[in-house]
Amino acid sequence: MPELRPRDAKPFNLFEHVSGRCPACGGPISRQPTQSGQGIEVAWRCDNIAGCPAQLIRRVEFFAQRAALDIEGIGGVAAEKLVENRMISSPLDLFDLPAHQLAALNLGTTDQPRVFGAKNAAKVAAALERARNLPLARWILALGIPNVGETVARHLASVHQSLSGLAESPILRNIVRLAELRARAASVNPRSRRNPPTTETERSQREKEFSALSAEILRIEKSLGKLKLGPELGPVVAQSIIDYFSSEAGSAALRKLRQLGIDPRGGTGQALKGSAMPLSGKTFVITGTLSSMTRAEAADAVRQRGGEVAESVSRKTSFLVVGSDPGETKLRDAEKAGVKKLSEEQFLAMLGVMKQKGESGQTHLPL
DNA sequence: AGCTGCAACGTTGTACACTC
DNA sequence: GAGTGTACAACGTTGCAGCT
Repeated sequence: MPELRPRDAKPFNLFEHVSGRCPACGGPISRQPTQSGQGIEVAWRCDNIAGCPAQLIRRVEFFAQRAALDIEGIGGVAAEKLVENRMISSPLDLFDLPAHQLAALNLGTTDQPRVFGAKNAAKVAAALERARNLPLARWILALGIPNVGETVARHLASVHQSLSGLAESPILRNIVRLAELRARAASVNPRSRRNPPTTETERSQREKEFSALSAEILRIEKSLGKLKLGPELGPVVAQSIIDYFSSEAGSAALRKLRQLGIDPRGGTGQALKGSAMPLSGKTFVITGTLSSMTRAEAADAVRQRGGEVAESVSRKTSFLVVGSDPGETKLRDAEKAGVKKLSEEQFLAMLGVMKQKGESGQTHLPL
C-alpha cells in the first residue's frame, strides 16, 4: 500500500540487501513463478533446498508438529539446536538419535547452558515410537511437500495405500495429464472464438485432433471421477508431489523409511455408511477452545461421522461450534451468513457422545 | 520462583478454482 | 472479470510445563 508509506520512504531491494545470497547458508536465492504460472511470487526463496540449515530447521519443526507426527518437545528452538550441532541432517534422523544424547542437548548458550532434559527426551522417544504407526495422512503431511497441507494429505491418503504408492501414483499423473489435455483441447478447438481456424484444411485437422483429445479427456475424467477427488487436488498440487518424489530429498526419505521399517498405510476406505454417517453433507467450523477435547480431536470426530470441517465461515457452513474465547471474525461471519451456532454441549449431543467421565475426567469419544 | 520453549488458537496475506 | 469459498503458510498472543 504505497499510499500509507511515509513520503521520504526509500525503496528496499531485498535481493541487493542480501547480495543475492541466502543469509542462512550463502546459497543463491530466487523467485518462483506463481502457481498459475502467470506471475512471479513476491517471496524470495533459497535454492539450496538440500543443504540450507534454516530450511532443515523448519522441516524438522513441521515434521514434529501436532498435526503431522506430534513429537511433543520438538519445536523451533530444539530443531535449531539439533541442526546447529549436526545431530541430524534430515527430520527422519530423529529416529536414530539416542535419548541420552537428546537429553544432553544444550538449548542455551555456552555461557548459559540449558539442557533439553531427560523427561523431555523420554517424551520425544515415546512420541517417535507412536509415530511409527500413525496413518498415512499424517506421514504425507510430515514430509513437508510444498502445497500439501492437512486437507490435501487426507485426500491423498484416502486414495493411496502407501507412500511408495503415492510416489508412483497414476492418479497424480492423470490429474496433470488431464490439465495438459484440457489446455491443448481449448487451443485447438475448431469452434474457438478467440482463435478460429483460417482455412478449411486447418479446420478439419483441428477437428480431428480435438475429437481425439476429447476422447482421452473423457476416459481420464471417468477414471478420476470414481475416486471423488475434491477440488483441492488439482494439477499444481499433483505436480508438486510428483516433483518431490522425483527429487533427491523425496527418494532419500523413502529409502530412510524403508530402512526404519516404517510403512504407513492409507486408502482403507474407512468410510462408514448410513446411520454411522449422521453428519454427512454438513460442514462445521470450530472457534474457541472446547473443554472436552482439542479442536483437532473435534474435527476428527466430525469427519469420522461423515461431516466436513472448514477453516473459515461461509454460506456453505452448516454449524459454527463455539467454545470459550471464540474468534470475533468467525462469530461475525456466522451472524452475516445466518449460520447456526452450537454450544459445546449441543455439538457433543450431535456427535452422539454420551458424557462418560473416565478416571482422567476426560470425555471419551466412541470413535 | 523465574525463565524458556511449546501447544493451541486466531488472524492475515496469498493463491487458486469455481460460479455468475 | 468480479465475487465467493477454500487452502496453505506465517505470525502474534496466551497459558502451561519442564528445567535450573
